Amino acid sequence: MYERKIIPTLNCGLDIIGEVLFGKWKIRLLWFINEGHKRPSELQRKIPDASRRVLNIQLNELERHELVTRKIYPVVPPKVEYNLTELGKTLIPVLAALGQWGDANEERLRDVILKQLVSSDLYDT
Amino acid sequence: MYERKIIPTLNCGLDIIGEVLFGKWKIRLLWFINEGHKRPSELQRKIPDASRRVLNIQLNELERHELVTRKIYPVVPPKVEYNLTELGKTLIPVLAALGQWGDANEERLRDVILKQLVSSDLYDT
DNA sequence: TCATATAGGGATAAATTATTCCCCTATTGC
DNA sequence: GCAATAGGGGAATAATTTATCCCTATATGA
Repeated sequence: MYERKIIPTLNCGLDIIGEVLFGKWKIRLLWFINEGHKRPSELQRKIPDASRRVLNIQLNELERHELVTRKIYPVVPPKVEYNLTELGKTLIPVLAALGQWGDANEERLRDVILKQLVSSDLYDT
Repeated sequence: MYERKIIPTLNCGLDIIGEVLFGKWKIRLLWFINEGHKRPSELQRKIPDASRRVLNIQLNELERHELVTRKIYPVVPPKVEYNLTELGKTLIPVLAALGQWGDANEERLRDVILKQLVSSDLYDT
């Protein structure tokens, strides 16, 4: 496992939440698990842009941060289920607020975000 | 400027907010600007762990995303002031909710976060 | 004259994150 | 036997983000 060289400062709540929620897919993982998509394969289907590998890694981190639990069923083929912990559940309203803000400003922001991404050459068509 | 090779999907509000709030210091920048620390040098003093360079870069991004405005006073030595836009202001309650969640769970999370950061070798002392 | 404050950008190195590819387990169905 | 399924991890590499270092400009004060 990769070992960090720069230790983050964790002075305030905002620092903490940064550590816990950063990672490209974590918010979505929590969200979908909360919606009932608990198995890794389901989550992969819900988030097809992410590779299987990263989802695993980020799920592991969420587990270490005690936001989700991982239950392994001793069956073949294997079955695994992720669930939100009590702590994880308390995060859902906050994520909902984030999502609502994003939804409310979706069109406007999609434009400015893409404008800075796409190279200007590709504009005139 | 660095040009992205992988274009993110922006399907839902959570994707959008991910793009807008990612960046190690962005949440804190917005927060401190809202608190009235508007000049770059003030912000640098409030966030000493970040290099001057990244703060500039992330402030530029916040400006492009229309969350802050940048006002330049034609004086010497130069004076610049950042302010939240109307859109930026609507984000503050959401950030407050994030911060509160982080504050409420600070001790517990600081432990699990650091536990996974510090290499196990350094543990037994 | 020289250091300081103020704002910012370029180039490059380092750190971090994410992607790709490949391998392993064991059972069921063909 | 072979493919598919379901979950997972190692290694190497690509992509992205941060950090470092250095340079510009001007007025002020020592």
